[in-house]
Amino acid sequence: VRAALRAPAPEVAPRLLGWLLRTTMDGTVTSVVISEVEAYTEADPASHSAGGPTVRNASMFGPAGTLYVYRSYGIHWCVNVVTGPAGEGSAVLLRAGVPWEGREEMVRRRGRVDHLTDGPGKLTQALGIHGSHDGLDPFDVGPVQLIPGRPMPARTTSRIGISKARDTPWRWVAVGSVTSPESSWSTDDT
DNA sequence: GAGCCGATATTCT
DNA sequence: GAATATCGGCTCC
Repeated sequence: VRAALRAPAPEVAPRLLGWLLRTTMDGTVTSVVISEVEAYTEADPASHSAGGPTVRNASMFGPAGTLYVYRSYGIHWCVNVVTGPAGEGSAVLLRAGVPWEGREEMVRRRGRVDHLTDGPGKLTQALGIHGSHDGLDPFDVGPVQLIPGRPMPARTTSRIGISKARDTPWRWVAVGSVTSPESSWSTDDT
């Protein structure tokens, strides 16, 4: 499984669509089927790793699979899955998912019943992911787990929310409609 | 639906 | 001091 993440970020990104991201907090399980991702590499001027390792992005240079969680706009948390060999700062940002397990808990954490996981900051809030999960291994026993799913059809788009390298088409959105992580589907977002 | 704006941690100038 | 891998509430179609 981990070997599938050792490839370059733009190659790994679409593979993550359809995978399950699951958290267990105080015995409460919540999960989403990943439906939107974005790739970032060290050579990419829009990437946090572009300027080399810093205190904040250190985990982005860890081994493939490592979780890189950072604070965005001082308010939200965003989660990435590190790709490539250790020492290389590339990762895939998990932008959105479809609520799977523990929907009620997500509603409680989000304080609303709609738009639960259709954005990177919303996704982490719904799943209870935050700074203390930075650097964790989601394939080891722990609060955050990454579970492979069935490959899903995706459409490629340019990235959003950034000002540099905007035209690089490194954003993937799952296409279809979800019934289970084992079937095929997709978009509850734009 | 689109567009504006404020909240605010971390990094860089 | 400015920019940022965002969100939610607001206005105005």
